[in-house]
Amino acid sequence: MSVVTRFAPSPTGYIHIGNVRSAIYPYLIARQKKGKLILRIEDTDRARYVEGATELIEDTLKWLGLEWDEGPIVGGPNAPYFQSERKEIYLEWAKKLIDSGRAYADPTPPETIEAYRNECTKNKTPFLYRNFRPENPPKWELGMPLRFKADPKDYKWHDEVMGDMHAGPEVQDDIILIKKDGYPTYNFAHIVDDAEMGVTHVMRGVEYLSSTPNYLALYDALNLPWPKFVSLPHILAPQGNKKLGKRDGAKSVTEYRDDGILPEAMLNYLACLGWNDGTEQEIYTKDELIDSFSLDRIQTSGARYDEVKLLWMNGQWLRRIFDEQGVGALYDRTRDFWPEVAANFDEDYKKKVLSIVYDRLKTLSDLRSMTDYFFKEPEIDLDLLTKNKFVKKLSEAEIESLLKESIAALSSLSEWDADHLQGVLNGLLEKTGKKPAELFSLIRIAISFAPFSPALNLTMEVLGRDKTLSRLNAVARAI
RNA sequence: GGUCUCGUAGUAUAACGGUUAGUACAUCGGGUUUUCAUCCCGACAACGCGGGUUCGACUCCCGCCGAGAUCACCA
Repeated sequence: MSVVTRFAPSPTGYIHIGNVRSAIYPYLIARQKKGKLILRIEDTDRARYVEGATELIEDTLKWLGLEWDEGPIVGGPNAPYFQSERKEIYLEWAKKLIDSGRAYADPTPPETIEAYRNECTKNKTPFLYRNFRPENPPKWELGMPLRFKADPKDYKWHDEVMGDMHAGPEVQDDIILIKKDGYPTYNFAHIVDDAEMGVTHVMRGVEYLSSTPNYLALYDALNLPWPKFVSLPHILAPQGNKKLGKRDGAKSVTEYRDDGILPEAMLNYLACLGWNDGTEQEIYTKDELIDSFSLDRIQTSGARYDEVKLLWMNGQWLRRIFDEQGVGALYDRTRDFWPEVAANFDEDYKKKVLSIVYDRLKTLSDLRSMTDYFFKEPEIDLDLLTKNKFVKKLSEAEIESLLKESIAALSSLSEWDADHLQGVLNGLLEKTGKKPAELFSLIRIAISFAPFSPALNLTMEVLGRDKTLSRLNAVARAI
């Protein structure tokens, strides 16, 4: 039997790191088993519907490289993929239940139900609607809530992550199938859709674990086979033990994209949060994840989201792309991340800059703050010089003469490249008798006025003879 | 309150009855002719508690404690 998984978000806003994992795992398992991933939009709650949310979801999935085989945009044999467009289908299935006596119209006003519920909480007993089931419900018609008629019993089932499960009758109730507004509830719609679409693995957050017995009863009443259940533990917020949500400031996945996180790193980090293959590998490509992923190694407990590790992983990916695919490949990812002043510089120059700064980037957006001085004349800030822990050991006169000697030596250099520059630098060291820390700090600051920068010879090579010398001269004059 | 789930260093995890409890991030120290970073080396740091079972328990069983989920005409 071929595997069909699905990601079924409701369009109520952006996707954040707390909930993308329920897209990643279904994707991985679908690809590994050469099956299908369906994207289905669960938009039956009109009150919570957010305009544009579907597009946001699609963007997120595309950015992460999680292509879906059926769903919005791509279509498929089970269209439509928006639940709001499938009302007739749910009605048809609901009729079967009514005909077999397993569903009935609920005439109880919400206030009355609320009163029942309050009474139960007061008595510290669980509230079960079926205990208040009306004896002679009216004939159901659109505009009334339709309830399932539960036939509570013991259920045993297997969860691919949590293991063997069982539940007694006490958790099964007459759940609402169709709401007053004619839309189905999640509880009913997802079962119908999963069955119609041939979904084999129902993968979702653990919060659905406790309602599974109700679903089981529904599958049975509908004469449908049970799919495989896969409960995904929560991702926990950095503080506390609650699942990560928007309230905790969970950023949208696309926000990370805009902050310069690579999709490879994001996917890698998220996939490995709460899952591992038993080896000590940390960095996985998408293909490697597809190969080694397995449901039974998904963690059963929640995992805390750790942005620091994400950042580390992003750095690993940045370097990996540079090392394996070259500057060009990394440069292609950086287009939106250069400082504004870089706009007028050509690609070649920016590639050179990139190739000497890339190994100190944590995110692509670090480029903005780290590379200014390659594109505009730095403001001379003598404090930076005099307060530097090495340069401050030198007197003003020494600084002036060191600068002059450096200018003289560099001016006469014919081959302006990293190797020859290093040669000059070494000669200067010997001639002046200064420590590298003193001389190099001085020159470094004089040409960049940045808190840190790449190796001196590389910086000078990229900057070029003219800029290097004119900056040194400017500082010499300013002293 | 009922039901269910979970519990290894600060964090993410390995171990599937016998190891000095491994790895990664973080932290701290050191090295690579300046800085920042990379890279390399090193250090610190964990089996929630209590009972069993066993020659031997992180691993199996029970109890406790702690944390979480759920009990909507939300998904």
